[in-house]
Amino acid sequence: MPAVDENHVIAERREKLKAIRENAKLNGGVAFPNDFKPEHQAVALHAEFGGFENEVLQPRAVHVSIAGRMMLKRVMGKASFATVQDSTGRIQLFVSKDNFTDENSEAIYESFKHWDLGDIIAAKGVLFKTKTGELSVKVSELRLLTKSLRPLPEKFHGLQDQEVKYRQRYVDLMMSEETRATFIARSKVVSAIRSFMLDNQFLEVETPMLHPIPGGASAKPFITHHNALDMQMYMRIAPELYLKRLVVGGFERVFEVNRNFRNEGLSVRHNPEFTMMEFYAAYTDYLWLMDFTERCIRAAAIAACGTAVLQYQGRELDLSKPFQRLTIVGAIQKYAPQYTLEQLNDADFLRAEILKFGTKPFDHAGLGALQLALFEETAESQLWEPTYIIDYPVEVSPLARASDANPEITERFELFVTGREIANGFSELNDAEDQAARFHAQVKAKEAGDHEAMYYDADFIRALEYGMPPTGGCGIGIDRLVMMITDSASIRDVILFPHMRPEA
RNA sequence: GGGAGAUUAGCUCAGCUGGUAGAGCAGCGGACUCUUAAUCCGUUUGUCGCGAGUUCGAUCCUCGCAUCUCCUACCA
Repeated sequence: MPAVDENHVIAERREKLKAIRENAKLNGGVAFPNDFKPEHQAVALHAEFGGFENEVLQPRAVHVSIAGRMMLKRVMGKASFATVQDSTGRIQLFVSKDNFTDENSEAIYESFKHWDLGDIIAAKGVLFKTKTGELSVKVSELRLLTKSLRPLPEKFHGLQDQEVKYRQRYVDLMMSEETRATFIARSKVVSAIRSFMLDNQFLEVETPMLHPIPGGASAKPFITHHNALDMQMYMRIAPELYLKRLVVGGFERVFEVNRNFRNEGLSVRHNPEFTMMEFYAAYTDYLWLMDFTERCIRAAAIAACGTAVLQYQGRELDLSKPFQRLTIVGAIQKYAPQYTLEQLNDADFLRAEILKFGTKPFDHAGLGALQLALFEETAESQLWEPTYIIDYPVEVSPLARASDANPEITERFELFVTGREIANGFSELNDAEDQAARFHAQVKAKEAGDHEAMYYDADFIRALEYGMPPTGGCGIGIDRLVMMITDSASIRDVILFPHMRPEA
């Protein structure tokens, strides 16, 4: 399908490409050559030679070959400067026909004058420094490798339209050093986490993305259909139940970094597909997990930023200090001290109070669930410094092990940073009969109208019946972690191709 | 789902109380051998998001629609 947004600038460039094709035909060449192999990159050259004075540099005759996108061009009659950008950064070319080795120097220079910003070009030459001290390449060979048909955004202001930045991320990446830095940081975060897990004897695994029964979380799934089996399938909402099957199988430490899909709303904190790192370690519990998760996140921040003391949206965020730990009730008392302990243990009071915030709790919600709801309304958004919230009620934690001391609460935590949930972990429920009973309760809740309640997963129960060692497991939301580490306000800024409505 | 705002040249943006639209960049032509968003001279480019309505006349006022952004809700 031809592009519908043709304009006179593109038309001009198509004419130039046509001439390039014809010229290539005459000379036995091709319009889109692929025989140039750059041997150097911009930033490495600056690092290695940027410190030399020209009097030292030029006599050394450092020959280099580079390639990249032409971002700026300044023609001054018989000599020109051009700025080329490769994957590492930018370097300036000094182009004069006097320096060309090819005998057609006049023709090459004339064609160069008509090349456009955005074209991919290649150059060979020697390094020198200009009068103003900028490291540059005195070009002896110059080639056009790829003609660009579409004009770049305005060279000074760059791409400003947020919609285009998301839809045409390739243009955003060309134009914005900041966007490139964000996704480089994301890559560093993911590889740091992977290294951290491998260093701690975890095995990286891949479990199904297509589930016959959605499980492992409370969320609405995407539904799809398998033609050959003529069956409904679900895009996974969490890998949890499969990872625990692996622990049953004897892989005592496993982790998976991959996508989850949830058929829910979009916001600056939610994308329909998002990345989780979920891990399980046999013979550990939620206390061990909190310590481990904390170290993992700190390592990721240091890998990406060089420090664990960050700035987020203009406010300091210190990941170097030990993360705080508060119970749900303790967090309410700290951040909403207007409530008395008596009120916080009064289900009727809580129910009325939560209604004031415009949220209607389920009729079957118990004291713990009501306390949690009030926590979410009053305290959650204030948890700027990393804080583990613990003592989640059993009724909202159908996969977590109950506390040995108090059967109403679980050995579970959620980690909040900058007012957002970043991680969720718990000592796993490994009592198959208890798990079966909890699934039955979920099925009942579903029948009672709770659409996000879980399904009964008979194979998972069968797996637990073989015996799963006592285990701790946790999931870390990678996108939100990267938001935090890269000082990004929206989840869309840390996802290369965020979900968008189709173009009109 | 609810609310607020945005949409003007390829890009970045102006456009007064309603009288059919401008600048800079990019493009095209020219000058220029150390520029840095190069500079200087000349010059091309518009379904003013889409569709109705009010009006002699709508980029501007009204209504509807589309997309995006932010807030809010469900949620991680």
